[in-house]
Order: sequence, then structure tokens, then C-alpha cells
Amino acid sequence: MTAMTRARPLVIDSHRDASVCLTCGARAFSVCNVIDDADLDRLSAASMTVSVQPGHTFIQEGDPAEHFFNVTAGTAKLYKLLPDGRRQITGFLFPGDFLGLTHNALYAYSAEAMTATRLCRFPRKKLEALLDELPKLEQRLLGMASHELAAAQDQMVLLGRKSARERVVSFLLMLSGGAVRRGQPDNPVAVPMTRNDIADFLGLTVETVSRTMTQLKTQHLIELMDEKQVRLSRIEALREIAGGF
Amino acid sequence: MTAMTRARPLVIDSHRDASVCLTCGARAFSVCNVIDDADLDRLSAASMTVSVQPGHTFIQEGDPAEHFFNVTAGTAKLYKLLPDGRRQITGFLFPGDFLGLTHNALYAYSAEAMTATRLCRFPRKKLEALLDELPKLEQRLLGMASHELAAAQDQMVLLGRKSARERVVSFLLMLSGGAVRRGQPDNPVAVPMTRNDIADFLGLTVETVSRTMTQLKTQHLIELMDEKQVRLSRIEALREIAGGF
DNA sequence: CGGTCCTTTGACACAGGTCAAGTAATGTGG
DNA sequence: CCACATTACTTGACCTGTGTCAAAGGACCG
Repeated sequence: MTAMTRARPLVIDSHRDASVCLTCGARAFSVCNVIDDADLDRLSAASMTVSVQPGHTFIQEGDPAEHFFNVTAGTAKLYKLLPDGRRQITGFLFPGDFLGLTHNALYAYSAEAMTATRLCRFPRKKLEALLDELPKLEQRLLGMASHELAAAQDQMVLLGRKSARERVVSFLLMLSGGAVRRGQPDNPVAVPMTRNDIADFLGLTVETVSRTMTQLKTQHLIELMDEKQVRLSRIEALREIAGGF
Repeated sequence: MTAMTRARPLVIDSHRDASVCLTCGARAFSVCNVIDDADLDRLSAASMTVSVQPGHTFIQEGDPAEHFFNVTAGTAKLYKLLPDGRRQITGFLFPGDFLGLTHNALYAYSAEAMTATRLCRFPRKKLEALLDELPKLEQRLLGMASHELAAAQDQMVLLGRKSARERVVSFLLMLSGGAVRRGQPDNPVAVPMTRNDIADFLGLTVETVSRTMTQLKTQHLIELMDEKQVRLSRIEALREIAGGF
């Protein structure tokens, strides 16, 4: 982490069509505050803006979960490791996403910035203390958690029952759908992660991801503008392949 | 659903070391009420006990999520289907578990009773209306959702990165761990689900599950008391194989 | 006691993993 | 601005873990 500056607080908002810290300099995609100014000030006293360089792991699985974060800029990945080093990426974070919810006092996963990332950081202790007094805030958290849960269940279907082809197509559609919600170009869609990250997210190997992409390209279902930019040429056909996303 | 009787309400408690409906006749594993008697009465007016026969699907994915449920007896499975019928079981429910949290107004999965099951049913609308007034209740819900989320992430690692052998062993250890938390015998551990259900939970086929079990048996790592009862003979060796559960 | 469902086991096939090599893109220091 | 290293991506050849298909034995039930 390269910079830490005092900032006004995180504003919890509905997932995805998310607002971000009011004063971190990040634009808010939808401003739908759940707490009023007075409470904002109480939160703001303890919040901080944190800048993270690409490749930096700013959360370690198993560490005490001292902070709650809101991504205000950049992209990050969440992952878990097996003892022998196998990795499963459990999610990608974009501006507006949060992390740090945990039922015990430890982080359940590691988090690493993929691009230069700005985070609004807030002590979990304080947040929890405020939950009693700010039911709206808690409802928002509950809503976000429910949303995450639904996404996790979809991912279980993908990992447990879909073929490599179906996984890759589902992934591209997910990315595109997320871009829409964030008000970013959805077709061609930006693919900021490496093939390796995609593989670890989809439960495949780099080689299989790469092969599948070229196969899709050959069949004119997608078009690789460049490495990190994919046009979905035949969305309906792709949706058919994905099997329900 | 074969029976519906007026019951006193669901009591939301910490996941797993869970209490259940106070008056459904189910014993409470830990009585740690989060709401007082007056509020209980308000909840109770709308709650109901529902009995469900084995094999009955009492929640359909995509249906309007009108109720929130608390399992008070029996076992159930949650699953999602792909259009062509492939199935992924996303979780098993035991007494004390809940279901019905959803961020939109639809159920995200189907639920089917595996054994005779009793549920405490509560209208979601009313529950949501009460959240403002009962922050403790909401905190409990948030805690349960966070716990579910952590479990879902573990399951992603299993589905994305573990071998068949590792999956089966992880599953048996999970079952055993859950039994401990519910105060039930954990070794030998009850395995109430069919091989097919296990397969659909682990992202495998019945045949692979069956073969893997006999392989573990041959290697004296487990012992099949009968079809639905497994002794974990060498727990430490099994933990080693599972890779962190 | 015949039917249904669950489980196990065997023989074989194939999707995706592994290993290896080559190419392209990016950065670094001289 | 150019050697050179490094990292990401692609492609090919081959291998293997798990799926598929088939069959048979057992448990349960009306």
C-alpha cells in the first residue's frame, strides 16, 4: 500500500449499481445513501483511503479481519489456496464492490490488486458497533451478502456441472453483465485479468482457457480485439451455450 | 406438505449451534434468543409449522420468495438445475438451518426434503418489516449469511480444485464436523443422503463417488457400518487428504 | 414376489490436464 | 534505441482421471 489519506467514509450501497466513498474522489454510480450526514461524519473519522499497486496482496487469508473495504477504483481478485499451492479465485472486485464481511474474526480469503486500486478502508470494530444504531446500514450489508451468496451458488453450478466451453462463455457473459451494471462498455468487454486468473476462477488450466477462447474465436462467436478486450459477436448463441446466465 | 399448524415463531440463532422454533417441539441446541417475548408474539402470529414428506420439493427455484424457513427436524437439500437437467446441490440443511434469504424477490434454488422434515415457516414480508425494529434479529441474519458465504467459498475450492478423492474425504469430514456442532454422533457419522445426492453436491458422478468410497474403505481410512453410516477410522490421515477442512 | 430404486463394479472413451516449445508483448539497463 | 530478460499467451502431442455405458446384486415395498 503506497498511500493512506484520511477520507470521508464508505457509503454502503446496493451491490453493483454501487456508490463508492463520497470523498475518495471516485465517482458514485448511483448515489443512494443509506445514512445521513451526521452519521457519515462519525464513520468518516475512522475511514481511510488506501492505494494499492498491482500485484500487491493487501489481505491475507487467516489474518485477523480488522478492516472492511470498499473498492473505489481499480480491480482486485479474491482467492483461497490449498496447502500445495493450488489456487481457487472466488471472485473479482470492481469499483463499488466491498470485502471484509466475515462471520468470525478472520479473513476467509486473500485479496490482491490486479490493477492500481483505491480502497476506502474502515475498522470492522467500529462498523459493527454502529450496526445497532444504523439498521439501514445493516440492511444494506445484508442485501449485499445475500447477493454475494446467490453469485456463489451460481459459481458452484459452473464449477460442479459445466464444461470448459460453458464456463468460459458464462464468464464472458458475467463480465459483460457486470460492465453494464457499472455503466461501462459491455461489448466489446474489458477483460482485465490474465488467462491464469481466469483459469483459477473457472477451475480450469491456462491452456484450456486459451484453447477454448481460440475455439470460440474460430467459430465466430467472439472476436479478440486484443488480449484484454473481447467482442461478443453472437450474444444469443453465447447465452445458449452458457446455459442460463 | 402434509401438515400446517400455528406455531410460535422462529428464533433466529447463530448458525449451526442453532436453536429452532421454541414451540415446534424441536429441542433447542442452544437457547440464545435474540428477541424478547413481546416481539416473539408479534412474530408468532404469522409463523407456522409445516411438515414435509421425503422427496417433496417444497421450494422451487424462480418462484416468488414468499417465505423464510427454519428447519426444526429432518434433512433437506438445496439445488439448482441447468436447462438440460444437470443438477448441482448447493447445500444440505439440518435442524437449525434456515433458508429463504434472497436479495431479489425470487428463490435462487429449489429445496427438497430428504427425510421427513419439519419447518417453521414465516412470511418474508413481515420479517423484513420487522428488521428495522429488531436490529438484533438482523445482525443474526447477517451473521448467518456471512457464515453461508464462507461455506460457499470453501465449496468453490472443492469444486474447482480438488480431486475426487479429496472431495469425498472433505465431504465426510464436513458431515462429521456438522454433527459435532449439532451435538450428534460424529464418528461413525450419519450420511443421510444418497450417493447420487453426494455426487451432485461434489460435482462428480455416482459411480465415482461409489468407487472412491470403496477405495477409501480398502485402504482402511473409513469403514462402512452400513450404507448410511460411516466410521472415519483415521481422522488425521483423512484431514491430510482433504487438504484443509 | 415382482418392481423399483440404490449401490457397486467393470470396460471403455474422452475432456481436460500435463509437459514442452514457440511467439508475442513489455520492461530494463546500457 | 537496442540487447536481453521476463512474463503472458498460444499451440501441439500425449496422458490420465473421471465420465459413460452396461450389468448385476441388494434393500425395500406394495
